[in-house]
Amino acid sequence: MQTRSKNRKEQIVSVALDLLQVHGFENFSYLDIANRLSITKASIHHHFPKKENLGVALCQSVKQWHEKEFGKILANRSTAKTKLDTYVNGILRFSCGKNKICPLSSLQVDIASLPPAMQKELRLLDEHELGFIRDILVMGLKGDEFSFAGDVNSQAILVVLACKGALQYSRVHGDEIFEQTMNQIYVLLGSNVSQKEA
Amino acid sequence: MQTRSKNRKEQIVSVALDLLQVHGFENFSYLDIANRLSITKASIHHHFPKKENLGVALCQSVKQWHEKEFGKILANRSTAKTKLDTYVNGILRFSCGKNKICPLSSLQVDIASLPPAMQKELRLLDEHELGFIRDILVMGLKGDEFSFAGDVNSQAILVVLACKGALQYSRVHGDEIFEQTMNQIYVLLGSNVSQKEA
DNA sequence: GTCTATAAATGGATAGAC
DNA sequence: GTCTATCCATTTATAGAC
Repeated sequence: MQTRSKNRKEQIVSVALDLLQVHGFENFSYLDIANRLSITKASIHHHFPKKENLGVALCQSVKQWHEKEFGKILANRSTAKTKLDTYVNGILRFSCGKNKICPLSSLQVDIASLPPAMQKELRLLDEHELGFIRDILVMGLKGDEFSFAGDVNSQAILVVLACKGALQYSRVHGDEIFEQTMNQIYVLLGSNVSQKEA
Repeated sequence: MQTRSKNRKEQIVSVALDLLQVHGFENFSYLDIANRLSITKASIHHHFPKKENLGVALCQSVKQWHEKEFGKILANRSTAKTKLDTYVNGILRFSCGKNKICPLSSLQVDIASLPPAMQKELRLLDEHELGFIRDILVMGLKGDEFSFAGDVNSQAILVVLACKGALQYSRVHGDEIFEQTMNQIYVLLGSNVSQKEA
């Protein structure tokens, strides 16, 4: 049964990422992954001897995705609003299958139980993401696309929190919450988005 | 060792609430509670036969706290901003011991693993809290304390998300994040808070 | 109400055959 | 790389004595 088992490792990480976003790191087991891939727990231990190893691989996977996507978005010749939109839709694409939240939010809530190596990775990932959003906001201010009071860094934090919180909330209360929150964020950024409606 | 064991039940809920906010519902055990109270697991099963029973009791505990505090805040003859401040400080008092997040946020991330009875309770609690914040915002708008674009409900969602997200985030990145985010929220509500600084 | 003892299931992890 | 088999610790939960 070695159908492309060269990328078994990636398959495992992919399934684990899904489980992370639905159940949280401490709430899925090697057996869950094994069942989905129709292999045994022992096979997973071959690729990732300890769960901590898998956890670090998960962080690195998110990191790679960030670097790729953020780079692409910043390199684009597009407006700041479009960049932010792409991020939001990226979050959606990445996070919003059925019942999924942002993987970093998921790790944050389990922070107290995570091995130090993962805690460190998480901190770096959060900061990287925050810097990315801040860059977009700065660009939007300079180009007169955005206008808001307060300092850029605080506003960037608020935007990130709102996106992730909306995702978390909408899993419990329905998807409308997400759309509604995103619209309100644009309103607060001084970017008139309501005109696009019929 | 029956030192006031009439309220043993409350002691158990109290300890469980603390563990919920630090580790999450699926990430603490009866043994954790037992150790903190210097009793055995079996004693806890006497009060709460299944963990689901304890979970529902946790929700009811939060509900009681909400009803008491929200009622007190709304009954106060105080400005909308003061009411919001009291809520924020209440969240802090309630949530912000070392490494604690909002109990409802904690339950939200575990939603996929929670028994239906708890899911239902959580939904009601969230809606109750959201309505409370919306009431304060409406009051602030009417009294010309607040001024912001977009509709009140969306703004209320955003305020709640930001508070809870900031709590979650500050556990990983330090308490300054919380203060910073709260300040920015007041800025966006059109309530000038920066004047209080020296 | 609390205890000891124990059941039954699950989760992380390892050894060794194929 | 994957499997079977097994180990050990933990967790939820129950039975029954005090």
